[in-house]
Order: sequence, then C-alpha cells, then structure tokens
Amino acid sequence: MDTTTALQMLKKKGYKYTGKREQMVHIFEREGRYLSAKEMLEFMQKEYPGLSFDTVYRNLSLFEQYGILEVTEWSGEKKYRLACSSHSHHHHLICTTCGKTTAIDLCPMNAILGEPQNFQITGHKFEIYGHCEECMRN
Amino acid sequence: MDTTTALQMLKKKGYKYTGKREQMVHIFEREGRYLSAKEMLEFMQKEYPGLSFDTVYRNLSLFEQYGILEVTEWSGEKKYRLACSSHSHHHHLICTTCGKTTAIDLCPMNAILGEPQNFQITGHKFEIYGHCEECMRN
DNA sequence: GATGTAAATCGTAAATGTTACGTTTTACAT
DNA sequence: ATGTAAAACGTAACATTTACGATTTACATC
Repeated sequence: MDTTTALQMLKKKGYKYTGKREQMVHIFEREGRYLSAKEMLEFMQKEYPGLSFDTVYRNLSLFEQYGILEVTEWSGEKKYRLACSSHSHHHHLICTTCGKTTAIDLCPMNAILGEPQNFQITGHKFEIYGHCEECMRN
Repeated sequence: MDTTTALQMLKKKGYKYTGKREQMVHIFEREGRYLSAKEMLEFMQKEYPGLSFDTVYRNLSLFEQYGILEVTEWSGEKKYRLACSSHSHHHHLICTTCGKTTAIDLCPMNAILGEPQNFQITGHKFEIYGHCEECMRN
C-alpha cells in the first residue's frame, strides 16, 4: 500500500488528509522496516520540530486499526511497519538491530489446521529474530 | 524443573536459597501458565505482605537468565512461565485471558532450516493466541 | 553457636513507553 | 467565507520496568 492510497482510504472513512499523516506513512514506505514510536517521532521531528508524541501514537493506532500498519512487540516496545498487503499471508525474518525484515512464504498454521481442540484461535505469531547481513558486520 | 532443583542449581552458582525465591518458583509450578510480574507480586504478597516489587522483578530476571523461566511478551507486558525443559523443543497455544498454555509438538523452524541467507538467526517465536475452553465460557 | 561478609531485600526514586485530556488549530464540506 | 468536526498541541497521568542507597539475611568460616 502506498502513501496516497492509504490516506485516501482513511479520507473515505471521514478522517482528514494531513501533511503529518502523509509524512508518517511516507517514512514507513521509505524505511521498509519495523519502527518504534520513538524512531518515528525522531524522523518526524526533523520536518515538524514541535511535533507532539501524542500525534505519533494516535496516528500509529489509527493506521494499525485500519490495516495500514502491522504491529509486533519485542524488547518492551511496540514496533510498526507497513502492512504487506500485496502478497499472500506470510511471516518474517526480523533483524532485531535495525528492524529490517525478509518475508518467509511459509505459515506454520497450515500444518496444524484443525488440530487444537477446545481452543478458539484469535491470532498467531511466527517470527524469526536475528541480525541481517549489514548489522552483523557492524 | 521443580522448585528445589531450580534453587539448588542457583545455589551452586553462588546465589542464596531464600524463602521468597522458593515461593516464587513454587507459584509458577502450581499455576502452570504465563504470569505477569504484577500477578506474581499479588500472589507473593499474600504470604509476604510487605514484599518489594524490586524483589519480584530481580528474581524474574535471574530465573530467566538461568533458564528456569521462559519469557514472552504481549499486551505491553512481559509474561513468565516455568521452562518446559522436560520435553523436546516445542511451542504453545496461549490463552491470552488466563495465560494457560497447551504444547504443540511442531516447530516451523524445521521446515525452513538452511533457508535464510545472509541472516544470523538468534531466536524465533511461534505462538498461537486465543481463548481456552474455560475462558471461552466466561 | 558466634562472626563476618556478600547477597538479598526494602523502600523509594527514576526511567521508559503509552494513554488521556482540555485547549487551540486546521481541514474541508457547505 | 464560514462552521464544524477532526487533528494536533502541550502536558499530565498511568503502567511497567529499572535503579540505588540503606538495611537485613543467608550461610561459610571460625
């Protein structure tokens, strides 16, 4: 999903198309990796020096709520990235240093479908953590 | 791993065998599910009313460090449970209401071994979230 | 059993990440 | 141009976790 499409979609739902939202989605697009709220705030404040972190958190939640972002958490922080809506369901290798991801076209849920008894599944997480080539060298 | 074994192991490493540590591991043993630091504190304060949360956090970290506990995080909290050292490597169905788990004797890492290039794997997480039978009824 | 000491705990402060809210500003429909 | 609902600001509050000096305790040694 690109910046414009995402915000137009929100607009149809009654949300406003603001420069700050545009910039936030644009940063996710450019970075192509998981970002913490803090990282996002820092990027944003380069362009909007007085930016309130309330704005960042509020928009991150909004974007997540409407499927623009995916969220996960590790090291006591929530991390966000643009949802990979273009491909089919998949999982990621995640570099815990820089947040960069690589898709894995394999979902272990396929192997256990129908298995769990007396358990209502609401979600699942399959993530492989490590260090990407670049972070490994540094 | 039972309470005594765990604490004897720590003792060999130079840590003291205290009633509070014994009680903490005992609670994990009794509950057999993921507990947050807050839940543990509440259980502990029944027996040790003036207990400092510093003690709980410090010991949770210590237990994790020595493999007595497993840790994961969801809903902005770290959750701990006794490490399932008796069985072979496996994963869990996790009830996000009560923390109860059911083992899944399947690890998706087997299916992708050797696959990732230029990526140093340090860990992985495969968790299925939902509601157990009991919490579903309530 | 008494003693010394390093570890454990207490009590509390502080750091960190997140949510909340009243006020002001802004997007944008009319 | 105008009105209004949404967005953003500035800041307070909240929750979880980490940190630290002072006190207490476990336990090895005598």
